[in-house]
Amino acid sequence: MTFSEENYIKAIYHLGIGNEKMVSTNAIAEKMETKPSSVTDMIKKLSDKDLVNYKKYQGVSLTELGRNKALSIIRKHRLWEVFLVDKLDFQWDEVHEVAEQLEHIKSEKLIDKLDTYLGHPKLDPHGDPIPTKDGKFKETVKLLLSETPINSIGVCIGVKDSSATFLKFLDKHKIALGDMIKVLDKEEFDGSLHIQIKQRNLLISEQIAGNIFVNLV
Amino acid sequence: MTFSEENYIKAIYHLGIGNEKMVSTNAIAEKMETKPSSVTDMIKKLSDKDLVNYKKYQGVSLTELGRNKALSIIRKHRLWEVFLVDKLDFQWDEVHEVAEQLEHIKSEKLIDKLDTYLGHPKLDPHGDPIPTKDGKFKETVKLLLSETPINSIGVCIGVKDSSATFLKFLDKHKIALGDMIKVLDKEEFDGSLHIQIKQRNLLISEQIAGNIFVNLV
DNA sequence: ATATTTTTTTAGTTATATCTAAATATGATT
DNA sequence: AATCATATTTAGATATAACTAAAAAAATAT
Repeated sequence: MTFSEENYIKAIYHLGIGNEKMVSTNAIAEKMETKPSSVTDMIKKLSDKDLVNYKKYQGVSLTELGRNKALSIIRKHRLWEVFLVDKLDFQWDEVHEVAEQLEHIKSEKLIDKLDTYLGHPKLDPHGDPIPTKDGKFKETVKLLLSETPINSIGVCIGVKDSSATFLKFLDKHKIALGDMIKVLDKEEFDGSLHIQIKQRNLLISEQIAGNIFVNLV
Repeated sequence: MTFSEENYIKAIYHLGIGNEKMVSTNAIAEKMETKPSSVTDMIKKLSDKDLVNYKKYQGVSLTELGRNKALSIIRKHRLWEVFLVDKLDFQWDEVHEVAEQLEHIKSEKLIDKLDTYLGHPKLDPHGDPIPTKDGKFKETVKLLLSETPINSIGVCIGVKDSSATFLKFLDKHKIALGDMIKVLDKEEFDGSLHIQIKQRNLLISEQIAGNIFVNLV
């Protein structure tokens, strides 16, 4: 598979949210930042290779083979993201572009060893689940801390606002990626949240809570 | 620069041993496993981009710009090799193919951080020097242990025979990559070498010594 | 039900990187 | 110096992946 084919398969996967949903030519064109006519050409090739189901004017969906390929690429992408953040000290918001390139490296041994080296992570730095080698992964519920029900516990998996100011705020209050956060109470008055993090109790504004993503556990 | 252009620049560098030596079209074709006519086409493009000096029928050499590009690619290749061996536990002889892909990843930040992460290594797993960011590197004298003069000291940087049997032998006698080896004496009779390694004295056959590469220090 | 708009496809073109076959230049041999 | 062999280049063709412009199908509106 060429880089281009892999990128199309990935785009179709994301647009169809994995399942068998039909994806339109225009939607793919927009996502790939290309023209619909180019998409039609590529779809035909992918169809010849049995990676997508295609009937003229009816949109496309991934075949079983296509879905597996997509998951394999997504696995690689997310493992590399973990590597960049955990080992090379990249910021969460800097990794995407580089991972877009690394995901196309072809070596099963490499990705197996990388997975082991990273300790078989389940989530990438943005809190998205990493498929296993055989294409399975736990769908997680990712939501904003401000939307998290009282008494539930979430793992901090990312931010919406990644400005230096906000990151500095988080650093100051020792809120970091991977931290367990329990929502204790919500103020009626202004939506402020009482949270528990690392045995500490903290009161944060609704605006702060609205910029922190968590995975429910 | 495309992958293909980068591979040509690298091939020309290696064939010209870095310096201004003229490299023939046929030599490049052989190294790249392609046809001379394809090489001519590519050379013209590289010449237009000021990466090579080219006069019809006279061969090519790298320009200053081309040389810098070549060194940058080689730097990336060798740093990735170190990563694969040191961090991911690849064998010395398994890394080349994967590094051939990784060397084309475009991100200066990535390679800087990788370099730091690896501790700014000077040599790759095969004992070849890693150029610095500004394109400088120490040329080292790489030779077989069997050819190393008496009383000189070398760092073990690779093996000629990478069979399981031989690697097992090295393991058993605790001879590893990076070890300092001093040649104490050579037996007239059969060429056996008395060596000193990690405060231990060892007698190894000429055949063993002929399969270990060292860098003189 | 027909007309209009939108979506999708087809047909023809371009750029990259390759190839084969033919032509031309260089270097070696007589 | 002319001939031959080798090396190199040119010309023309192919596959990939993109594009534009025009045609055709589907969806929407009148």
